[in-house]
Amino acid sequence: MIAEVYIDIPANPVNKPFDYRIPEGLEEVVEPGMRVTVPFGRTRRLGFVTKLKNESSFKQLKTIDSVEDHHPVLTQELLELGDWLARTTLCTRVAAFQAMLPAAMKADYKKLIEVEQPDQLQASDPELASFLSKVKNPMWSEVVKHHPKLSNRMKRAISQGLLSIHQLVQNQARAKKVIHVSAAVSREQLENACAQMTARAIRQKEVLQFFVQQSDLSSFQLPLADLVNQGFSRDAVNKLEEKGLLHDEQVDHYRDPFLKKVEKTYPLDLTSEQSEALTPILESIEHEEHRVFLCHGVTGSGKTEIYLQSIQHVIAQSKQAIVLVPEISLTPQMVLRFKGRFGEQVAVMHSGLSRGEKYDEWRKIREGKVQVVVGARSAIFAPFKHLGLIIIDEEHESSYKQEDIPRYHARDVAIHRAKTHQCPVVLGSATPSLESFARAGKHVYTLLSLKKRVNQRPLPSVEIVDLREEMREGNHSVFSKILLEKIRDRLEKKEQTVLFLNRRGYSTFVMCRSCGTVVTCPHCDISLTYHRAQHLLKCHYCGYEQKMPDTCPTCASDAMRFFGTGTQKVEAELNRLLPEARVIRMDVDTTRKKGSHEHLLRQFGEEQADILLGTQMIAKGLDFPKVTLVGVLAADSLLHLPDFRASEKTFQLITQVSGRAGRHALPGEVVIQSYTPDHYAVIDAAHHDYEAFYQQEMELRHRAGYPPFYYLALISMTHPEPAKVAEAAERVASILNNNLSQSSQVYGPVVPAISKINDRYRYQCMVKYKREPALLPVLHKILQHFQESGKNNLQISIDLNPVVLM
DNA sequence: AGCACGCCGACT
DNA sequence: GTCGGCGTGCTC
Repeated sequence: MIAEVYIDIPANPVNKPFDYRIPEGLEEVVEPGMRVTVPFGRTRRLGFVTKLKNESSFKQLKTIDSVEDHHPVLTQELLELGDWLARTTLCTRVAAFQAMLPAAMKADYKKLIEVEQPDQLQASDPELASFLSKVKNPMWSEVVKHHPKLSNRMKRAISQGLLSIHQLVQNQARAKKVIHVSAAVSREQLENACAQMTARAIRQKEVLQFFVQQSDLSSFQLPLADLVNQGFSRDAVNKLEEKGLLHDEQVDHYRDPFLKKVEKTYPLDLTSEQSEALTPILESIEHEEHRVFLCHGVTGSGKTEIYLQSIQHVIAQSKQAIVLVPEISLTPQMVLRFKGRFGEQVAVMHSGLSRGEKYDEWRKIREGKVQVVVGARSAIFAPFKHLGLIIIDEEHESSYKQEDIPRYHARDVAIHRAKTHQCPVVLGSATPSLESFARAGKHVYTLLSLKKRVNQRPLPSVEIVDLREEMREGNHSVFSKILLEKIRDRLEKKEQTVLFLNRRGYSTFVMCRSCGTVVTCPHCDISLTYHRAQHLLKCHYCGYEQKMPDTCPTCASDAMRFFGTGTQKVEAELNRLLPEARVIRMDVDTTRKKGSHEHLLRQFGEEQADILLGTQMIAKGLDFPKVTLVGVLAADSLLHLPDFRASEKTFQLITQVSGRAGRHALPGEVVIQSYTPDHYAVIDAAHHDYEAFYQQEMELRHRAGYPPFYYLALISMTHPEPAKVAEAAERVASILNNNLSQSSQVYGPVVPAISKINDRYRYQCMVKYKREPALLPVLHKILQHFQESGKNNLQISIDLNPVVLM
């Protein structure tokens, strides 16, 4: 038997199957979707078995060393999905596989140094010999790290046969085992044994008495570690096991990141709007029919309850459901809603979990221990075997697009998987992406509308403040008079305020006031960002940092000033203007520690603060009854980014943030501060008018030839020498022009807004197309052509349907 | 991705 | 003459 194996190297030259002989004894074991260790060149690598066959066109086959898995880690469906992913995002097969598996499944490669000829090594290189004899298991990387000069001497010793290298391929995925102790015999027998113990065996008696006291003795078991923690003697337990009175057992342990008790919730009564939306979803589940629903519901319209009841239906059919939620709204509250309804049947997947925790959640899914997974983007690859439903909440969120390889969009993967499983997809949003809403308009998706909030609360009243006018009147503060007044009012009424500051597009850079010099990164074409805590200037692209200069590097004046507004600055301003207000600041700095996110929100929920000031992360999901005022400090900070989706993002953001106010008994108010108060994105958001925004934005996209009217493909290349990239970019543009149909347009090559990152110069080409069968083959050829030959350091990357155009 | 082969320049 | 730089090509 022969296995086709993809070697665990995400690079083009090895992106093809390699044939290996399956050794006798493993013939019945190896299956497609398993990981194996194979000799590759002169190294050993992990590989993915994709196919079994009887013959190979290669004469001299090597043999599989070992099999890493008891069961395939990739189901047949996921293997095919990997193939599709590689094709449609132009990535390698293993890059696709790795994206579908928890990080713990990645192999750890180590090289162990073994001394073959100690005497001869002693003679030829005594220093090396004595060094190696001092270390227990000398690893190549460790030795080279601490003594770089030894590297060449070891290579020489290897070529002389004095040393050899053992390639270790370590599987990081290890299920944590825990020893559980239980009674091996009946209660009476334990009592008898206890009575017969010698007077000296006090510790053993203690343990026996503990077990005898347990009411449910026959099913009672607990971890050995817990026993020891309660003060029982480990030796005594061991003795009792030897005597056959107690029994121990290795139990798979799932690290549960959610140990807290969860209160069970039950299905709520639905409003008529909700039932109308739910019915077609249930029908689709019932009939095992693939459909895509776009659930357009205003904030607070009860979309989650629809999700929950749909899932309930899926579980009742013994099928499984995937729920995708953007990373930033995957908060404990959010997860609790699902755990509350479905309890133990829910697995959670997000970046806050440790490697091991993620692996455990993944195992629960694969082993059928859970029926629901709630997770961020990558949870779309959950290895369920009978998918009954996929839900994507906040469908418009750009975080569903992975920015690095494989550059997939979770929405596309969801629809592809749902087709294979013949099940529905529900896309939910208060502000659907134009792409999805347009598809609903064309009846490709089924539109479900929820126009009312469940508790009949009106949407908050929204006021737009013109910051230019404030400026003219001499108010240079970040707070307009009206907003400040309203905050004061809430302080008096003991109500709460949420202030939202979007930092993107407003990063704090440093500029010289007398000559206008902006301090930029020497490696990247971008201004450095000021970090107050360390008084440093840092580059957000390459990590370069330098001391904050005292004087201007160009004109030597001492008028270096910070520009831009950060949350820290706003907090300082709040403290100055409203010293009595208690403020909680939530941004990357204050939420870095695990659990601090949750902690700050709980503090705010318990009304230990009057004002919650934060960035993106507070735009979603917050639901506090006492919040009656929401302030958007700079609504147009996104509007001027060089991005055709800038208006859409602005509209979405204002709408989401406004939704945080007045969700309960007290009515809500929203103040939007803007320098462009007459922009339709700002006005339509203030009026809660999605349709108006949609119409206007669609017209613009149509005129400019952007999605959803055209698809985009972005080809970016980088090289240390500007002339080399320029040349390559020209070649790429002409290949595209010569091979694509007339209906497609090729733009560029152009230098992007950030022209250099990490000492590499950048160029881009863009393709706009409606239907272009030649696109994938041509792009494939371009990739092949420019990286096959290792083309002197040119890097080329392709992003189909890019979300970020920088 | 590694790793070796191979072909050039600067040293004992 | 040898050591060592990194361009090129292969790995079932």
